[in-house]
Amino acid sequence: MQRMATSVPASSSAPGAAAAPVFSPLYQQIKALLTRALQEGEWKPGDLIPSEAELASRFGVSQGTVRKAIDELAAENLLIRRQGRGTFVSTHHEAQVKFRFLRLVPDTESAQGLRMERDFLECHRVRAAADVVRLLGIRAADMVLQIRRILRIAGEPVVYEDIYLPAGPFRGLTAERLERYRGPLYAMFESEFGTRMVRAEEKIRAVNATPHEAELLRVPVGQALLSVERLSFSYGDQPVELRRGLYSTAHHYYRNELS
Amino acid sequence: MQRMATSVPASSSAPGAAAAPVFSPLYQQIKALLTRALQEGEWKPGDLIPSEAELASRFGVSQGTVRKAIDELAAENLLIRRQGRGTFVSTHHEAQVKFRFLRLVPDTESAQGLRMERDFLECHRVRAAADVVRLLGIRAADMVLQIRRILRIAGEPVVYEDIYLPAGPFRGLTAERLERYRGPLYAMFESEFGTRMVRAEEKIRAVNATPHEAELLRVPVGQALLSVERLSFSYGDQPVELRRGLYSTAHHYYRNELS
DNA sequence: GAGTGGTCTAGACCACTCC
DNA sequence: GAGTGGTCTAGACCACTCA
Repeated sequence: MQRMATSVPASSSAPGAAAAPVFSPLYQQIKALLTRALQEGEWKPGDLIPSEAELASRFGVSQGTVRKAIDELAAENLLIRRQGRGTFVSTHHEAQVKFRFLRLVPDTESAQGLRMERDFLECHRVRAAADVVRLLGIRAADMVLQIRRILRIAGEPVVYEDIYLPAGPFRGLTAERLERYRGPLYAMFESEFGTRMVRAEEKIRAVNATPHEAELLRVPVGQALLSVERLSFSYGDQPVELRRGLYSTAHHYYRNELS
Repeated sequence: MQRMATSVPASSSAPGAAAAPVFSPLYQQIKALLTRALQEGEWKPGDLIPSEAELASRFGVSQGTVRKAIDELAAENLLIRRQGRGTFVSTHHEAQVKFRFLRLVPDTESAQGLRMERDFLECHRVRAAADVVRLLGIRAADMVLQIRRILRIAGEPVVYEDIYLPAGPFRGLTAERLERYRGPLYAMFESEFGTRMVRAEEKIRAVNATPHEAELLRVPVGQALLSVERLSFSYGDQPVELRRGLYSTAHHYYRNELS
């Protein structure tokens, strides 16, 4: 494997513009190859990937170079290293990382044994609205699946979500299948539709509950609720899901770490 | 430098319990030494630290080992590497990372040139309430500085904050000094009180504005607001600041990345 | 005991910054 | 050109898992 150019040298006539990188390090090329293999399903979520030594000989580089590529993919939660066992493709099915994207935490530690129940209210095929089209990067005339559901924790409704998925990749997803499936939605998307959510961006606001929302979450009209708009991405930064959630923060809070 | 034990071997009589690590890698020991040097002020924020080669010979390890230690400190934003120049102690004074902990983003890109103005309403020395004592890890009878302020963006009040600091380390902090200082509070804490905020935890809820809060933020009574409780830590995971903020999310949102 | 990832080393060369 | 961090290599040994 040879070091290679990733882009032409930056024009030197644009003062102040950042110079484009001309060379990409070997380990970045390996990382890109591994990412593509993941994207194309060569290794499925939960699978053991080849050992570092084997990948090194396959790509014709040293083990250290493969190692650095895998290090970055592991830091991005695409792979998981397990000493003595090997490196695995990350999955939403593991107990530790279930609900990895849900940052709600109960106020009382006693409520940690979270029984989460789900009520699916709707699952329709609809024409995508303009903002959904824009955020999901689909065509204006495309159809999307719209799912509405409520999450209850210890019997109390805590989250109301409005979920949009491109109809194509999720063909065959019905209310009945949603009801039947046990486990997180992202685990289902992964094993039944081959779409793995890798990262997400959230925009959070505070909003007053409308009468309809108040009824669903069993709070007074006007009650302040967290509005969480989440755009989730699959491999290669492709947006795949838009989720608009309302969180009742009477007995839970949204936890975030800054560094 | 020798590899050394960090704890006794785990009792083998507790099945299911995670085995305590017996050895700590060399690079972790180096990392701890570097962290201590930062904590004790051997290198101040903004300073250039010794080169990898020099640190390697000082500690009697290879450059690669020092490198790995610095890599982790850089990932935690304690150090900043600059190719060709050296490795620097991270600071809140740099243009890029100003307001690193404030996740509010304006809805309209046109408002990016954010003129942020601050009104300091109060700065008192008070006896710490029970919850402040617990969160800051101070003694029950200790005094704290309580600062109240409002942040205005483009003239509009957007954030109301209630800040608690241990009185000891921040002796001499007055309303007048707050007014006079240009730049982020954390930059001031760093250069004038030798306390650098390294990471923080936030608990986010939605609350309805009280009449007093509504007046301060110029919103209707009952308006939904983001309540952001932030606990900030200095080197060595020491809690140093408690901040209770109310964010008006009419024209801004709280941005978060999940991975 | 075989195989895996984790650590550590020593040395070479490259890219970048500054004088 | 000197000095810095960044990449890449090859090899040794360690810690862990599993059969």
